[in-house]
Amino acid sequence: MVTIYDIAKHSGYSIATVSKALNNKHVSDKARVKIMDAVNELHYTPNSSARTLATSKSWIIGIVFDENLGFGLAHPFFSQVIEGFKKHVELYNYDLLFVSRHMGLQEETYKHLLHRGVDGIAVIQSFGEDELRDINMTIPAVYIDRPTSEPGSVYSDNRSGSRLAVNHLADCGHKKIAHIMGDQTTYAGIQRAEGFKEAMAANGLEVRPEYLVDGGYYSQAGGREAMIRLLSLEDKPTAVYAAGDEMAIAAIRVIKESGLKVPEDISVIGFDDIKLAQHIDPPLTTIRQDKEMIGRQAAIMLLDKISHTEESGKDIRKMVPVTLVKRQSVKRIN
Amino acid sequence: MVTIYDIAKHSGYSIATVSKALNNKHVSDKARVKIMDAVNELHYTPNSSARTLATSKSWIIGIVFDENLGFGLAHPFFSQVIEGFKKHVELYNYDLLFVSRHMGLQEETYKHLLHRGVDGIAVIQSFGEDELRDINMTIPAVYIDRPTSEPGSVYSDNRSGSRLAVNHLADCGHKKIAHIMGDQTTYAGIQRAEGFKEAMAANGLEVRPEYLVDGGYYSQAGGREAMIRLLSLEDKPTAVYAAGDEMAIAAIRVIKESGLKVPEDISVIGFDDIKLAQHIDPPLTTIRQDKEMIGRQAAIMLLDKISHTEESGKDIRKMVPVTLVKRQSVKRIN
DNA sequence: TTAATTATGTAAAGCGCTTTCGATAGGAGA
DNA sequence: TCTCCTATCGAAAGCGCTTTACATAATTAA
Repeated sequence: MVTIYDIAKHSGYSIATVSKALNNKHVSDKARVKIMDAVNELHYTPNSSARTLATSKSWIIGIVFDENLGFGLAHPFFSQVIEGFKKHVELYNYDLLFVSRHMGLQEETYKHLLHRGVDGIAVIQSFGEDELRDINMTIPAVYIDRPTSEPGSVYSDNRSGSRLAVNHLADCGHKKIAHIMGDQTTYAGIQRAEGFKEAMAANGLEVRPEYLVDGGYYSQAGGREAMIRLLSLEDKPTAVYAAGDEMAIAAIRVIKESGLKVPEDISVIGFDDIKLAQHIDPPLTTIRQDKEMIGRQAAIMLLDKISHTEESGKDIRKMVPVTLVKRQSVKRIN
Repeated sequence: MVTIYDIAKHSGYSIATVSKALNNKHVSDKARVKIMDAVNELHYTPNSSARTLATSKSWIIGIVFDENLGFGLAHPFFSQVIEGFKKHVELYNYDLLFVSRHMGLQEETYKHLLHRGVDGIAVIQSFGEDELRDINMTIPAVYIDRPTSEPGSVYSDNRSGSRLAVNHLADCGHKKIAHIMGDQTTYAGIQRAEGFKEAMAANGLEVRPEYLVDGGYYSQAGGREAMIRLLSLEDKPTAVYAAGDEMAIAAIRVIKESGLKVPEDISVIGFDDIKLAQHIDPPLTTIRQDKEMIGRQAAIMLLDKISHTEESGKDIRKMVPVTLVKRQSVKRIN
């Protein structure tokens, strides 16, 4: 391995000067040129461990997400968020570290991140407690997809999303609207359900308890269960708003299997706008989350925290807007 | 930050002994207990930079993929491969580093990885030259989705995949079979096209030049173009085998738009088995790549290279099998 | 010409850890 | 009792880099 000493020797300057030249501190032009020549000639690359050790700055951001629930790298929503996040932070020369989880305990994960000396942490995990918090966290962090007790979180405007969905359904003449809720320990699930109730009230619509069913963790399996329950009702809804696209898709399938049609018999609207949404039959009307934007905002917020380490903006919670995308799973009725 | 010195002071032993205790070298039981007590009490976490500096072992594996073509974190195929890869390496306590690309040059990327001192590199990039190779690469690496001039690559058995596809089509009575090729600078694209020709020959079928169209980089846009070209032909094919699901999906859409039906008028078969495949109408018959397995095999191979640094098995190329999954986009004709 | 600045470069300490090699103490063997 | 091992621990060097504090050379001002 070629080190800064080699460069020093080769260029005739001391390692101190070499270091300065490499870090754009002031050295004479002559020195800079000679040093850079040596660098190129010897193919020198500084060692980041040594640098990190000396500066306590790693230029690494740790990513934590909960893989127990399948919210991993391959998750359609989170992977896009991360992508947006990455695109932004790499502009500032940060690399991303995905740490291994060793099953479970947040504390372990946090310790590991501490061990790695990351400059910041992005947590993508929509449910559960602020466990990292309790561990006396000192590393700047940002939470994605749910607010936290401490500043630094970005998430979609879930309530507005529900309002958009319900209003659209109401505009189309629907009165008997059901809601397949996302898991009620997740922030998004709670907010979407609350928003649903509010919007129903605002439209002068009744929310019947039997129309409020839990679809669990946004999976197709959960959506399936929920929709079956809904279809077993004597007085079926004419429209269902599912708190996630996967659930909506499963719901549509169940409806079709039962011999009914979407949207002729029952309208369905989802949440997320995953890629799949536009490809199913009928194309799914849904509330789009701006994943790219969520990632970017999270990145901006985290970088800000990292640089203004002293308690910058107090209570930063960034809500990113959602939009209604109309496709063909909702129909006007009279 | 609490360091090994704090533990030494607190436990009454020297840092050397503390280090040994921490690394499971032999120390007396008494010392071990006292030291561990101190570790727990002070919430000590070793600093990985310091450790890496001293041992030149980082426990980090760098991931490189080409984001220019959209093969990023959110890519349905690669993200699953990485997930499989990650699941395996984390068993051995490696973390994954996604480095920022700074646009283009492989050399930059490699230098950056060198700078980071990663223990190994996984390259996910199916086209272009073995650029990393030329840079006098010394870090163990494994290539995913294409073979390389040096040992260490894992990829699907693309030729067999084509054979599976063509045989299935032929078995169903199709004779006029077209192939929407993947980009012919990618290994997979080339192999699938070759396999197609071979299998056609093996079935005594003619491969007409006008039935061989390039779909580009596996995108829907490319598939769309290609299919339009095919439909403009006087004598249309009765079946088309697309080298990627996205292209197949686009093809189906084009066919439907033209007023024809899938599979009644034209059968379509894809390659990959992305999640979308089962949700479109009709559900897509396709060749499934075992992404999880590809990732795992790559991980196994890389870890092996890392430990047996001395040129272990010479020419390791692992081909993972593909399977035909029959759904409803292919129909028997007479 | 001389004193006062300023520009430029370097020695040395320190970041937190591992590891070699030697020191010491206690126990075994004779 | 004395010598020789063994077991256990620690001093110190070193990993590659940054940074402070200072020395020296080059300029400028007077």
